[in-house]
Amino acid sequence: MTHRLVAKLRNGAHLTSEDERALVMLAATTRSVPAHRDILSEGEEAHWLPLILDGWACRYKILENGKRQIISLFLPGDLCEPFGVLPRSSDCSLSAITPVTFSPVAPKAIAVAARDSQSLREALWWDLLLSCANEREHIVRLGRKTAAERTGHLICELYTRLNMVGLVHDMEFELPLTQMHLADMLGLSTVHMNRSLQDLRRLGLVTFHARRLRIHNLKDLRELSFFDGAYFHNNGELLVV
Amino acid sequence: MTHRLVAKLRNGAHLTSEDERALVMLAATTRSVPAHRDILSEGEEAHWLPLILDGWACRYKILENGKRQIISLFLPGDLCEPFGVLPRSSDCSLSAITPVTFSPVAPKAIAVAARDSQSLREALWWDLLLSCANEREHIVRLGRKTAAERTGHLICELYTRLNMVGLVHDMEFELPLTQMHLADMLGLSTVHMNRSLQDLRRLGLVTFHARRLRIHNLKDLRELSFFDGAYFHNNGELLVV
DNA sequence: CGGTTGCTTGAGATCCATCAATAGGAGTGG
DNA sequence: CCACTCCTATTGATGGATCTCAAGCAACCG
Repeated sequence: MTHRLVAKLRNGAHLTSEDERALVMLAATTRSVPAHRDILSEGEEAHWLPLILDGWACRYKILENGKRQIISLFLPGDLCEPFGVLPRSSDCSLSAITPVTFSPVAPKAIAVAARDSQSLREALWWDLLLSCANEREHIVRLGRKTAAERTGHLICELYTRLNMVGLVHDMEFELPLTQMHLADMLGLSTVHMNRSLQDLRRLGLVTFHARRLRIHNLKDLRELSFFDGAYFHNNGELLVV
Repeated sequence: MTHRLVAKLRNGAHLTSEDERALVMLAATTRSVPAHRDILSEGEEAHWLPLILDGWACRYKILENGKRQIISLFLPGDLCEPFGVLPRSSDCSLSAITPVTFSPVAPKAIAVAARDSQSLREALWWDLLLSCANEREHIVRLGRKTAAERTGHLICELYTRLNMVGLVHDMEFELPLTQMHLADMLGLSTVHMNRSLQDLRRLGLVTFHARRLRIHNLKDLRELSFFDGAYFHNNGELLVV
């Protein structure tokens, strides 16, 4: 249970037991923040990389007219920045959605670990590519999909990502987002977000209640939302349980 | 003139003359593709990283319903993939918009160069962060901006990026995109793309004719489109000529 | 309890897509 | 040099998707 990051990396890379020990060491110290609190604020200089151990976080940006766009979601096991990054001022904020436990990882430490092990280095690059691929899918979602398609596609993505770290059981998982979060992620108003979720429910595809989301028909959901899953590069195929 | 990549990296990092020589060496061999030809197709396995020397390219994805979304644009001096990447199957296509000259860079070679020079490594990471930041801005653009705002914001971004590599003169630059390219980039129909450009022209902000774009009022254009430019991390400020 | 937050619904307005038609240019072949 | 054909840009008209405004309701919490 402890190390979601290890579980995630196993989906796309081969880790030696030393690699896994090194990763566990990197996450030795932990911090906690309550829900709705920023972990890193825009313009702030960070001296460490956040590794999410528990809870959900997001990166977002607020426009001068007050509109908010969530750029990416971070789940347990996610590194919130590229692993090789130098400290710098961040161009957007990182915020806890639920109460979050994370490790502040020293960039030096991870750089040394990556230098000393080729397999670990490859695993970290694979993870970085996966984050980039997720953001690219997000672009396609926002640019060329309808509200219902966006919603279905995001649910498929979250299902796949949570599955990689063992957080899906019986096609059901914890989804601690309000409809406002979903709307700000998918570029919709909360009103229309609500109606899009109803559409998916009326089609018998998903139900979402009391912070839990259940997928009733993954195949149709994927077809409706043009979700491919190949971009996960996890040895070729989408993980299903 | 020859090495746009060097010019670009100088905006955010410090290169030694050895670093610059190493970069020039990496780009020793070149290839050319005509306009509208794929450089890398979806699913194909690449054994090298494309470095654009001349011309414009883009990464795009086509949905099953035929809609196309352009995910990112690549200008002279741009590396089209993260520099530390292992060969893998690409999840989207890379296509030449104009005739393109590029260097197929061996991942090994760039890894060795990055390992041997800290300053070069930092420069390459800075470049990677910049690409990621551009994609994040693209997400905000598509999710929370109107058609005219998107258009203005993209123009500001292209102005800044081209300026970094010396391709802007007198607030004017070559923009070899059709309105269909712009529409597929900005998630709009070609008809509405056309009207949005007219809006900007009517406001006296830009003119776009015969593949050349001229900015008449950068300040107002930036305000209209909420373009900040801080995400370029180029020593703090937007470069103006 | 009253206050807050999140969800839901209705009605009207707005932005943008789609359909359809025209016009200009660039290239091509006769 | 002309006729022809693409491709791109442009314009008008109409419809649809989504936003905004407004109100009501349920759950939670001090």
